Amino acid sequence: MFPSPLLREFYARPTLTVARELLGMRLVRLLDGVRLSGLILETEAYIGETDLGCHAKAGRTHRTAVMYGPPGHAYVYFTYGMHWLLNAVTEPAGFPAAVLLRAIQPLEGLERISLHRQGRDCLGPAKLTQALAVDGAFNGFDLCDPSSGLWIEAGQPQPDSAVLTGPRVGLYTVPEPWKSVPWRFRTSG
DNA sequence: AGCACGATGCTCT
DNA sequence: GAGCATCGTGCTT
Repeated sequence: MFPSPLLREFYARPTLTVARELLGMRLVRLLDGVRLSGLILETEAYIGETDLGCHAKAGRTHRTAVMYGPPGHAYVYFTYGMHWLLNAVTEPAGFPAAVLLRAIQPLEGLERISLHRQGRDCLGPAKLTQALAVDGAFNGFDLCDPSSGLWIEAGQPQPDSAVLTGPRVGLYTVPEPWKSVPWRFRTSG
């Protein structure tokens, strides 16, 4: 089996579409030649400089530069002094947007994942990166190039009946309407 | 089941 | 110096 990452055209679309369609896809991390993977269960969309919940609200900075680049790349950032969060850059180059990957159901490399997580779940954006050993070294990596060691493949497409939407999580001081727009997607099963 | 809290360090003003 | 796109523990209902 050769890796077959989703194509760049998949990511080069409106961020809400990508966030919705990433549900049920398979996130793969090649670690020491071993596949660790999980089904994507939850995502959030962050869309442009006008979205005051998006890091790009500050414009183009060292931190946000990757979001301004071509779609299909990883935007990985550090937060709360200890956690790495993984995003997939979306929309055509020049427009800063990304989809935050918030939860997976482990599928391959279960023993290794369980070791990384000390037997706990992978339902949370920082839990997911810890499970797959993804950190800042992956920032800017191309998810469409399997030699990066990190990519997303086709998985189990989710029907609309299995998809829930709601407000994004953790944006305590973000003003409305950005705080409450229903840009969080998750599978109900 | 649901809060409250502390850990811990980078980013931008 | 303030503010984080969080997590795990520990305590209360």
